[in-house]
Order: sequence, then C-alpha cells, then structure tokens
Amino acid sequence: MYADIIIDISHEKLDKAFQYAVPEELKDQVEIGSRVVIPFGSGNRRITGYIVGFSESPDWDVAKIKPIAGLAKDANAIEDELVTLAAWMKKHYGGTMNQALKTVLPIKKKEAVLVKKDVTLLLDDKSAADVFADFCARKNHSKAKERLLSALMEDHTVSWEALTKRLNIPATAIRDFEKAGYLRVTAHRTFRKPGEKMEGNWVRHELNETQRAVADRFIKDYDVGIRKSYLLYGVTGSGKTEVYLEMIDHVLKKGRQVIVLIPEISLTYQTYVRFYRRFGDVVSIMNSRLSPGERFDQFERAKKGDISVMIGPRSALFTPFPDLGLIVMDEEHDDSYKSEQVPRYHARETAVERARLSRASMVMGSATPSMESFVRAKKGEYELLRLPERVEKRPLADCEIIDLREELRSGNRSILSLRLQQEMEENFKKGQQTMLFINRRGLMGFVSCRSCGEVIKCPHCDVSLSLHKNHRMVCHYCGFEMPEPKVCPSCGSKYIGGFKAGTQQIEEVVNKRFPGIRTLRMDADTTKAKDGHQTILNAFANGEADVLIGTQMIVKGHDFPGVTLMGILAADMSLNSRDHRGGERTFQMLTQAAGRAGRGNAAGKVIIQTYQPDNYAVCSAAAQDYESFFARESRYRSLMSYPPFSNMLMIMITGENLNKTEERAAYLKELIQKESDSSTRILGPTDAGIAKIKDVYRKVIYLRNEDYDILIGIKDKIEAGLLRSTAGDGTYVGFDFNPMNGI
DNA sequence: AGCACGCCGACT
DNA sequence: GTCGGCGTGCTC
Repeated sequence: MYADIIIDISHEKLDKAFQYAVPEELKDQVEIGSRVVIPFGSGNRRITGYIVGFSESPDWDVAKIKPIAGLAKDANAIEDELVTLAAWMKKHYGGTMNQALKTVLPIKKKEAVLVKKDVTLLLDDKSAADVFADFCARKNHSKAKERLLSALMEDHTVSWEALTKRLNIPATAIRDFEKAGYLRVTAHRTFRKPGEKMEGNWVRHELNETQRAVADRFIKDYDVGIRKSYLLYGVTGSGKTEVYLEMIDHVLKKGRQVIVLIPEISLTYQTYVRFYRRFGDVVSIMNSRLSPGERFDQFERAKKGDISVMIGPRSALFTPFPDLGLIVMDEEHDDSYKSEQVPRYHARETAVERARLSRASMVMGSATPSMESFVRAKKGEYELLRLPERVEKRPLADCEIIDLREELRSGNRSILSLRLQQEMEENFKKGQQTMLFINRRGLMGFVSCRSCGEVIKCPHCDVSLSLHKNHRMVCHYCGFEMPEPKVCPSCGSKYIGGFKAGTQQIEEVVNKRFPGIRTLRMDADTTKAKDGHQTILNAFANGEADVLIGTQMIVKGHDFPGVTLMGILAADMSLNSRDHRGGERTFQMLTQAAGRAGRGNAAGKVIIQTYQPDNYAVCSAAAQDYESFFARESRYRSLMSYPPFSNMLMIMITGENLNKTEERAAYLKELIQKESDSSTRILGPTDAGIAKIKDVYRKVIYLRNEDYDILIGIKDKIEAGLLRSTAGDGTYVGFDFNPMNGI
C-alpha cells in the first residue's frame, strides 16, 4: 500500500503530494489525515506530513519510493482537529484532500513573513570599506559577499528578503559574515492588527425578558456541559446581536474561544465595533481584503491565545483556536456561506462539524431561517430559540402590496407606482428618509408579461425558462427548449420580454418626478472605490440624502433610524430564478428589506410592488409571517422532492472541446446509471446555466436522493472511475452538493 | 526550505 | 589535483 503525503512546510515547489510506502506494521494505524514522519530529500531528513490519499499501486518509480518512518507523536491538537475537518469536507463535498487542506490550513505564502528579518551592518563606514577592498583584492572572488557588503554600505539595514531574493545572496554568505562579526541579523515578529483601537465605550443594553430567557437557556445548557446546535429565530430588530454578546461573554469567562461568522457582504467593521466595545482587545477580524500574510498572522495570534473572538466570513471558521467553545453564525440563511470554490462546502454544515470536533456549541441566527435549518429545528436536530418581538415592542412596519399589472392597466408605465409616489411625497414633506430597493437577482434571463405577469415556465419542471442569446427559451432542469414567444401565451399581450431596470434609470425617474430631492445610489458602480460602501452609508446615515436607491446591498443588516419608507420596486424578480430556491430567496429578501423601515421611533411603511400579488412568498413577506411561508414552501419542496427533503448533487463536466465534453458527460451518466438504484433520480446531461465560459463548455448532470450518503457513494465511485479513465482528454469533472444556484 | 551536485578559479 | 565558494535543481 502507498500513501500520498503532503508536507506541512508549504513552498510552491513542495506544494504537491509525495508518494510513500506504508510499512506493514503501520497499515492499521494510518488513515486520511494522519500526521506522519517521513524521510525527505537526499539527506533523508525527517519531516512531518499529512496523508491525503492511498493507492494500491505506485505512480512513481518504485525504486525511489521510501517508506513512512512512523506516526508523528508530538500531535498538534488544533492542527489535527482541522485536518480531520478537512477530511470530512473532502468526503462531503468532493475535490481532493489537497484542496480541502488548503482551505482549512492557512498557507504560508511568500509574502506571509511571520518573522521579518533585517540585516544590519555592524562595522563603521571606514572598516566596511576596508573589508570590501580586502574582498576585491582577494584572488578567490567572493561575488556574493561583495554584493552583500556593497548593499550594506549603501544602506546599513537591509531586509533579509531583499538580500536573498533580489540580490540572490545565499543564506550561507550572510551567516558567515554574522560569525565574523561584520553584521547582525535581527528577527522581529510583525503582527499586523487589521482593526485599530476603538473609541467609545460599551453601553450596556439591558436584555429584555425574552432576550434574557434565550440567553439563559443557552447558559444553563453550557454550564451542565451540553454542547449542541441552536437556531435563534428572531424577527428583524429583535436584538439578536445583544443575545449573542451575552452568550459569548459567558463562554469567554469559561476561558474558551469564540468564532463569529457573518455574511460576506455585510460590513465587518460595524460588527467589529460592537464586539470591540464589549470585549476589547481580544476581538479580531478576518476579511477578504487581508493579505495572505495578514491572515496567517491572525491565525498565529489565535493559536498563541492573543485573541479569543474572531469575526469574519466563512473562512474565519478555520481559526485555529486551541479551545473553541462557541461558533455563532449570524444571518445563517445567507448564500455567501456556501463556497464557490472547490471544495464547495457549506459553512453551516461545516461549522456544525467543527463544533462537534471541538466540543463546542453552535448558535445560528436569522429573521428568515433557511428551509434547511428550520426543518432541522423542527426535527429536533437544532434547538429552536425564538425572539418573536422587536426591542421596546416597536411594531413591525406596515406592508402594502401594489399590483403592477393594475398600474399598467390604468396607464402608469413608470417604475414607481402611484401609491409609492404618493407615500414618497408625504415622507419627503415630513423630512424623513426613504429607501428604494431594486431586486436585481434573477433579473436577467427570464421573460415575463408586463400585462398579466405571466412568466414563461418549463411545462415539466415548475421553474422558469432562461432566455438564451439565440432567442430560445431553455429549462436548466430537464433541457426542454422552445422559441422565445412574441406575445404572451396567457393573455396575448405584446408587452412581453425580459425585465430591464437598473439603479441609474430609477435615480433618473426619481429626480424627474421629485425635483430638488437628494438621491444617493448604491450599486456595483458607485461602491467600486475603496470604502465606497461605508462612504455612501455614512452619507445617508448623516442625512445627506433623502432617498437611497440600491440593490441587495442596502438591505443587509444596516440600521438607519431615519428611514420610515421602504419601496420594493419589483418584488418577484427573484421568484423566477432558475431553481427551486426562488421562493425562499424572495421571501428572505422582502422580509429583510421590510425590516429596514421603522427602526427608529417613527413607525415604518413598506410598499411592495409586484406582478404576482398572490404569490405566497410575497404575501407571507408582506404579512411578515415566516411560519406560513415555511408551511407552504415545505409542502412544495417535499412534493417536488427538492432540498431539504432530498439532497442534490450537481456534477459539472467542463472542457474546451465540445464533443469530448459531451462524450464525457454521456459516459458519466452511463456510469452513474450502472452504479445507482432507482432511489436516485438522474437528470441531464444538459447545458449549465452558462453553457460556455471563456471557451470552456459546461455540461451538468443532476442527481437527487433523500440519502446524502448515497450521493457521496456515487461521487466516490465517479472519482475512483475518473482516476482510471481520464488520461488527459481535456475534460474536468467537479461536484457541488446542494448547489446554491442550481446552474 | 535544505541539501547535493556540478562548475569555476586559485593555490599547493 | 584539491579546496572553497556559488548557482541550480530536486526532493516520492
């Protein structure tokens, strides 16, 4: 038996698996993820590595393969735990163990200088010149040392990196000079702290009765050693963060550490401020803007115990805290918790696993829990905790649904309904702020009738068809195709087509309709600049504008007490996305948007404009009734056996050669049919939502089965089969379990 | 990263 | 020849 082993010193050249023989006596003791000692290089120096896979036959010159020396005994508990987590991720989400390890363990990139070394000249100018002259005069030319010396004469202190990398001076030359007393090498650790010190103190918010009860419930469990997962379902504005703070405080007092996960787009900074004011220096943040080096430093500080609370997006989940006590996942329904890169892991499931491995608890919170989590809570896998009321018993905003079909019939073709215009007018008069939210998700692709609201759907799949460039409508679930209709098949109106409206157009309309009103626009264009987000949000919070117009980004978690009117311009856009999650997305988005209004003392008003006023996702959101939405959506999902009532595995086959890609897909389907029984439903192969990207063709096969493990089994078999048959036909196969966008 | 190997000029 | 020092390439 042979094992593929990766070495824990990550240097580009070593960043691959090496094959070693497994000695007979170790066979029963090693598994994927084991830390082993191996002889490496010509000197057979002992280094440690991780086993990432096994094979029966060698892929390498047998004569060169060395045996594993033994198990690494100085087991590093945190690292082992993370490697175990990586193995779990590889099993559950596919990809290679190498890819899994890379997402879990921070890699020292070359910029990641944990220890910065400087080289300082100890000689004065004169003696340095003497030594230099001496070297030049010497017959055995020491070019490297000459270079070193002249560099140091110019600048008395030069960084180690500049010398070894730029001037190509071998470390031995520097060491020689150090011994001779010509120079000194100083090492200093530089831990950059991304979050600077914060002004202001924490103001204790006394928890109200329900908040207290929820926090106490957790604390009581924690004290008697119960570790499990909780789903905190609290309406918008119910003060979930205060509850988290209370729970975290308790865990910190027990001497354990906490990871706080937040969605990618939401502002790390605002969350950080709140946490810093309460817990001080032990709080640190992690975000995508940090360089690999800074990220590495963050993790080192966590390991050393300098920090105990790490806030960040899904990657913060892998913070190597030695004694993790709690993972908090805010806005657990958010799509950004699903990774788009291999391994395509979901941070929620992965966090539950990490919590299990670390003997920690997990708290996930949302005003609109995901179907997955709520189903689990109902089954008792997660304990459901509720915050049914807003703090200070503020009422939820009053929601009104406007039927856009009626508007068109009565001759108003503006993107702003008459009712909304009226409310805006009144709101401006009162000097209060308005937000206009355009839901751009799913904007592209589907075709709807502006007269009756009919959306062109697949006759077999209950998902809307996507408009392709060749004017054909295609179903991405079953491959059904039809030409793009010229008139509405339902009412015969010619007002049919893709919906087009951007934030710029809306701003123009508002400026024209309400001259003198100050508008601010927040979208991909206006936030491109550094801190663009924060600048716009601050300006709006300071009352520098009356209207904020924007996409998804304006509704996530921001607190503007001055906003009393929220206009949702096209509520049903996301209903018609190509997959089964359209209703859920719409409900979440509308509820979150509605939750933005009336957070201050004045009551809020929400206008929801839609072509589908009867749709249950729209109605439930307007009524702010999660439970009724959940009931309807559950029925639909279980009827269609969509997740969470079944599991899906998307297999994507990509390749530059269309024929080869199609052949590969057909071959895979055959293989799957052979390997699976009737419990697995197979759809495809069909074009992916985007059939070609950068000249690479994309085909997909969908599998559905209630049993996740059966899908894993199929994935494993395909992976095993792949290894035997690929031999470079230029195609690549990837897996995505319960994909987020079904394309 | 660390180590060996091969190359090169200088000295005995 | 052989020795010290530099640059390169490989590590299962």
